[in-house]
Amino acid sequence: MTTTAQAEGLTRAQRQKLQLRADIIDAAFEEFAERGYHQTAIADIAQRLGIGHGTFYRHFENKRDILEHVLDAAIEDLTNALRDDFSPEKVNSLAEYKTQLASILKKLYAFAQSNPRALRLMLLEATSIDGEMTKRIAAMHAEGQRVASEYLQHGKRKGFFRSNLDTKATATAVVGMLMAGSMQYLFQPEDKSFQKAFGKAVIDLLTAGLAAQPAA
Amino acid sequence: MTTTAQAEGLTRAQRQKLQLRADIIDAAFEEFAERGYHQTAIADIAQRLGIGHGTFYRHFENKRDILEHVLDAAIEDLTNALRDDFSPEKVNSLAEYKTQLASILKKLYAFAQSNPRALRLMLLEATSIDGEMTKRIAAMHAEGQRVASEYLQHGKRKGFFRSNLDTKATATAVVGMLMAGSMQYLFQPEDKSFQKAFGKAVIDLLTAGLAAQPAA
Amino acid sequence: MTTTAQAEGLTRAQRQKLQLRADIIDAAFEEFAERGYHQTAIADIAQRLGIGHGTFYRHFENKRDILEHVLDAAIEDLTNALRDDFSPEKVNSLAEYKTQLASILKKLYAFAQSNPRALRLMLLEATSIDGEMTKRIAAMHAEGQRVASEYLQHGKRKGFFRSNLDTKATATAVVGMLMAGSMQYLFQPEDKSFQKAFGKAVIDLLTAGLAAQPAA
Amino acid sequence: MTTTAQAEGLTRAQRQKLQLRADIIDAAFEEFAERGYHQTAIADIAQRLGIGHGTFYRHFENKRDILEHVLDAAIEDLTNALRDDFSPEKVNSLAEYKTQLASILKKLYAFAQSNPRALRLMLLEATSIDGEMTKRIAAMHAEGQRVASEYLQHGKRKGFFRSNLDTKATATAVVGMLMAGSMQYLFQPEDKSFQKAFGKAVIDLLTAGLAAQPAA
DNA sequence: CATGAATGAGCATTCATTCAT
DNA sequence: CATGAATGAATGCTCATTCAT
Repeated sequence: MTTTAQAEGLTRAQRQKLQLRADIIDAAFEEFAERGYHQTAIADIAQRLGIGHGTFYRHFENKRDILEHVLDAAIEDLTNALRDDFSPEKVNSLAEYKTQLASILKKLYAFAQSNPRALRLMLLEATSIDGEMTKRIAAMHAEGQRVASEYLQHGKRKGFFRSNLDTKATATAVVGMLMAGSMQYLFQPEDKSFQKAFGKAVIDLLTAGLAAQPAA
Repeated sequence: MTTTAQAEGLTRAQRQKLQLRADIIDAAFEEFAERGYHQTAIADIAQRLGIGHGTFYRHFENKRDILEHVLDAAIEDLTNALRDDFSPEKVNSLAEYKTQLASILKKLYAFAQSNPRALRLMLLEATSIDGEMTKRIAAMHAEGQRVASEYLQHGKRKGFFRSNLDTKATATAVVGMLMAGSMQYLFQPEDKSFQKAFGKAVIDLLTAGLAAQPAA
Repeated sequence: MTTTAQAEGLTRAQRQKLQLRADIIDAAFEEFAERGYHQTAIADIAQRLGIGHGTFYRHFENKRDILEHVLDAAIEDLTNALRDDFSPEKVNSLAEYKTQLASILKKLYAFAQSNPRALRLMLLEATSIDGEMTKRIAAMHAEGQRVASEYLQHGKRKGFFRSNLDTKATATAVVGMLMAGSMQYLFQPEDKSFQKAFGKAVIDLLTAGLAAQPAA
Repeated sequence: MTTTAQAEGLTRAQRQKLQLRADIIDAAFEEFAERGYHQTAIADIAQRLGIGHGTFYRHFENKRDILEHVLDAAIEDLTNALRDDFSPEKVNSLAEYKTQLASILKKLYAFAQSNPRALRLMLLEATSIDGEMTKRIAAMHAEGQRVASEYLQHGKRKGFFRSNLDTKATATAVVGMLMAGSMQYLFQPEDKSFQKAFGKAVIDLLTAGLAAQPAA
């Protein structure tokens, strides 16, 4: 998590406060991911940090509030991890798309490795808190689909993707593949060979499945 | 749900008992899907049936226990809904695969329409109960992947799928697509046009993406 | 308190339930009067009865709820204690009014002696819970004033009270006297001679203060 | 409130400190009267003044302590508002008593109008803090009764009040009337016509009720 | 000396589970 | 065998008070 406070013209006290806030988010993140939201008591979070549990409430409204912040942080981390690569317009051929896709998969894989808890939170935990939270997850999916569809639209426009491609629906399918791969990582984090194979399989499936028909 | 008791050589009392048991599962299923597992009290389930909540404990060990049974029932329903179509060995060409895939998608869609709660339970709710439950979900995914990979292996053997196909990894991707579509259905159940488009997109993506290279 | 359950065509369980409910009201009443509402924890009430504190919540919504019931019971008790004597229309002369007043004072005194806690609750405790509760107390005062004013109106009509009597305003003053006497009882319950003197003083003050001018 | 510090030969710092102390009392007074003692947090008081809530503890021992001071100030204000008129020995006839009484009622009314919060604190709020505080309220009542009884004793001695007057008991009744009127003001501050009528009713009741028997 | 961050005792409330009827 | 009354562990949250800065 990149919740470390950016010290900028702040008093020491302010910096400490921000740091503690960030620490609480981190601790909550760990607890939520490890034990699950409902199984985690505020006291658990506080204890992990060695602070009084009243202190928690100086920084966050309530238990639900911090989940929001934890999830925000997780989503932000994921976004940051992938952002650099989101440049559909730079892709000019199927081969370039393949490279781009490989890069994204690599970044996602790196993120999963360094941040499996964020994945767990987003894929498994956050879906069952309440309607509002489920909507956030839906929005996250939607955002992923939006990005994916931009690639697809671009490729279609450029002509290296099928002209009959339904970009929106296909984007959903693409995001689903990535979700499935991420889940698989969570379920079997040790199976490196699968992880490698999965990346390749996705690339193959997409390049073949999206490609414009050979001139034939 | 197909939890109706199969009455066979049972006393009336035994049949009644089985029926009540099935009713409890149904009621729990409704409540869990509507309000979520953690938000549902045993008393809610009992009240929905008009029975005393002590009665619940004559049929199920505890709250966790019934979730298990509810999920089992849901998975069984899903399996039943799709089972007829699982016959990879009957597929002999890409065209037949396409037909088969369309049929599966149709069945899955019908299931989603008639049983969105089961979907919700499996995709959103059950992932955040505890480790054991998460394993069950993982196993469910695994089973889906196994079935999918059988199709892929068969097609590869028969030669109408790519020879370089990684059947296991690709199966994961395929199941991911279906998951994504199902989730999308939960998030936007009214968007019929998307649902139709999604089915088509998956079929197109897979037939193109899996097909053996044209002789060319 | 007269909260004992009236057993009538009830199952034993129902009677027990009503009895426990009444017991909880009594216990809460004792605690509230002794320690004050805010200083009383639900656990105190439960402990006094030797029941689990969860049991409390099977009978009352929340802490506020029982205060309501406790106060209702107290007001009902007071009303019952005084009701017999409320018959303004039977009073036909100043002498009869004097007798009637003496009777009311005696009943009030008896109530204070047998039920000082109810007095404490109404006069001291309930005024500082919240606006809604204060309104109830105001309504109680209003009711007392209404009754008092009926006597005054009747006496005025009959001609044994001053014709220039402002019945409403005077009723407020009369109720104030009784309040003051009741409070004094709470503050100095042992001072019997004062209590006696107070009754006499009120009677003297009112008979002289309300009487129609002697023909003179 | 007249809690403004009397600056006399004090350093600026000392004066400031006294001023802050007085401000805290005022703020606490407002909060206690508006929200009630138990519903008021120290932080509320501090926030109202724009000071840190730690600062509060440099001026007062604890929450209970300031209530004491707030109440003292309120009682002092009430005393000041009425003091000028407390001169029983100057009253030499029933007519003069009537005038005097009218004056006191007017002053009390003015106090109620300018300081309803003080009334609320004394009549409604302070009675339910704890035994010690209730004693203070009792003492306040006693003081009012003492003053009232002085008038009564004086009038009795002078001969314009009944010779059989129980001055102590009657004083309690008199104070009760004033309490009732004050409460009524709190409950219905807008009903000016009642307020006027109430004053008149009290005067009529007392002059008639206390007067020595006409020469008859 | 003012501040406000930290603290933890304290309390209301919920609910899974037990068991006497 | 169904029932629902009783239970108390568990937990979110508040706020008076302390004390390092």
